[in-house]
Amino acid sequence: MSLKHAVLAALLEGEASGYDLAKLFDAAVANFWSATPQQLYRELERLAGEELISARVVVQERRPDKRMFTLTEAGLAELAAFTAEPPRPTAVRDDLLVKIQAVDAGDPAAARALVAARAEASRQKLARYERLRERLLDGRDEERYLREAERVGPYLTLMRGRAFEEENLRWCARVLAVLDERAAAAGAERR
Amino acid sequence: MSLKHAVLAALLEGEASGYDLAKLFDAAVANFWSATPQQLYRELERLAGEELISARVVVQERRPDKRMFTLTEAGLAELAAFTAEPPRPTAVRDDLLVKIQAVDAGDPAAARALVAARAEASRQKLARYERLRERLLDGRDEERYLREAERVGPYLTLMRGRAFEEENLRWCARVLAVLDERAAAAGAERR
DNA sequence: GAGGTCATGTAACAGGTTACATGATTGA
DNA sequence: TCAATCATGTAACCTGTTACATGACCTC
Repeated sequence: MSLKHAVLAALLEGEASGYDLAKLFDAAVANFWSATPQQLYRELERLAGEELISARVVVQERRPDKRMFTLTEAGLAELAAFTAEPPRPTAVRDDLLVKIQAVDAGDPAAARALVAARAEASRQKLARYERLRERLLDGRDEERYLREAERVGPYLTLMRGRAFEEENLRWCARVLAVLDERAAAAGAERR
Repeated sequence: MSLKHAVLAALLEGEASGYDLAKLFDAAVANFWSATPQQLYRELERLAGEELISARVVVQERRPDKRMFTLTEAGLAELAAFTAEPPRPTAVRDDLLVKIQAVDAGDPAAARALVAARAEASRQKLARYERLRERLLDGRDEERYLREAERVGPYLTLMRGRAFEEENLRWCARVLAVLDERAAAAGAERR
């Protein structure tokens, strides 16, 4: 029900094509909402039908034509109303945690490798977030930015994403340590 | 695709009814996998069909009959294999963050209240996690537990859940501070 | 006597995922 | 010349959500 609003919120950044949104959802929006390109194209159709966004076709010569979408007045109003409604509960789905939950009945060595890979992925996400942050701050320090900037929403959600990945990293390190110690203990016992 | 494995992993705790699982998913599993009771009943049907779990009917006198489910050998093997497969990317869907992303175009005062409510919800979740942790540790200290316990999976995922809620709490506090300062600044300007 | 717990389920619908298709352009 | 990027879409399928139904028991 609220991919709808995630898309409207993304369009606050300005006019965008479906393709643009797909990239944005992959990069910046992903820490709080995930969607595939197919979902976005379908949702854009719907939103245009409801006249919450308007579409205009940009004819291009060396690329396929594209449709650029903009928030309408009605879309902006819908989004504003949405910010005041009680949120539905957060849904998390983390496959790796299911694996860790079952690690004792499974393959701890293999799981160890998956956790190490996750840590590396988190490191790269953090680096991306850091670049995004620099771009948002644009030379200002954080305090000044938060006082003066026109929009703080994207910065605040970015902070949440960053904290999430930092926490991920710490957790991965801890899990690796625990698994290693248990593997060593099990090895010693067999001798 | 892996509600399936979340259910199998939950059954590592021992025999359970659909109703038991619904409670478990609401309490302990919720930090990394969410599912409604209806999903669970449907999934249990399927898993029993695949013979990854076995069902036995317990006739009760003063309550409706219930079906208790247990992992089969095949189910355990499926779960073990699953722990070694690469995880699919984490999907997060947090309605509140969508609202905060759009807060500048919306209603900051109303959003502020939603953030405060989220903070309170996090505090309660943390208290529940803490009780769960005490029950798992059962008097032992953490280090000893992690070295000696038969299963560490549930503890490790609980740690992740706890860290998530602590981070949530810190983030909420920060957002409240930022929104308040901006509200004060906007008020001063109007005078 | 009202509301919560135990215990399961059906049906209808909304939302999300996967596979496939197109086809030119640009950079390594 | 190979892969990636730009740009969109259809179709089929799987997953998840919501509303409703049943009915006895227990606690306030």
